[in-house]
Amino acid sequence: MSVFSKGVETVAVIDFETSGLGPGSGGRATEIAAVLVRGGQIVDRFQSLMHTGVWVPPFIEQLTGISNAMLDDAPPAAEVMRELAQFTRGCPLVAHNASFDRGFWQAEMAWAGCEPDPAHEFVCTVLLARRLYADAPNCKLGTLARHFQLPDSGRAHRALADASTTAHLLLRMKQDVAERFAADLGPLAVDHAVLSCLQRSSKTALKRAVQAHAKARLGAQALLLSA
DNA sequence: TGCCAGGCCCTCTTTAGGGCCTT
Repeated sequence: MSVFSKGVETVAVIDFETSGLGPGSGGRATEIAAVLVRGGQIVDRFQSLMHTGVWVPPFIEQLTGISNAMLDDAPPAAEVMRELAQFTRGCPLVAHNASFDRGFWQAEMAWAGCEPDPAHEFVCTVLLARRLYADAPNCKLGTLARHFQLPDSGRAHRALADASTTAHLLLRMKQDVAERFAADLGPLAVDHAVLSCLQRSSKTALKRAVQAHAKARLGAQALLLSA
């Protein structure tokens, strides 16, 4: 069986709640969630508050509903990140505004002493949404959820709810990409590599990017089958 | 609360400015 016919690609959609806008400015993670997506559906979930000792400003407490008191009883951040690394091992990652989550991911993993996983390549649903949905009012997660009437995943700005909403958005995007580029992709699945290709291409180069990707994938598949 | 940071994209321009998105 070739790698292209397995159809078992699992991606991990993650979301951090934090005390600030970046680890470089003193921000630390307060909660993390990851949902595993495979075969067009969510197949597993991980969520945990995490104790770092950071103080959460009132605005963030109000925004997320995560209080300093809640974090006092949370498990140590390093312990949570090690569990998360195991939970997501071998999976490409997806996040809404991935540069934000990637910064905290790398910082918290490093503080936990976890080795980087080469499979953890990020795809950003904001970049994809800007490519695919020019008619959307904006590309905020909540706006896109309402725009596409995605399933209600619970309180916004909690990690599991936002990760679940992002996962539903990802599934919607895969469906739309498959329909929009059916002639170029043919029987190839819309996998993480396709989305990575799309998010790096300019709006006007979308079709060329998909065609180039499909051509490369078909060439690699032919090589494998002939080996 | 509002826009503190950082990364990315778009536009206009070719180096820089402005906007979006995340907590």
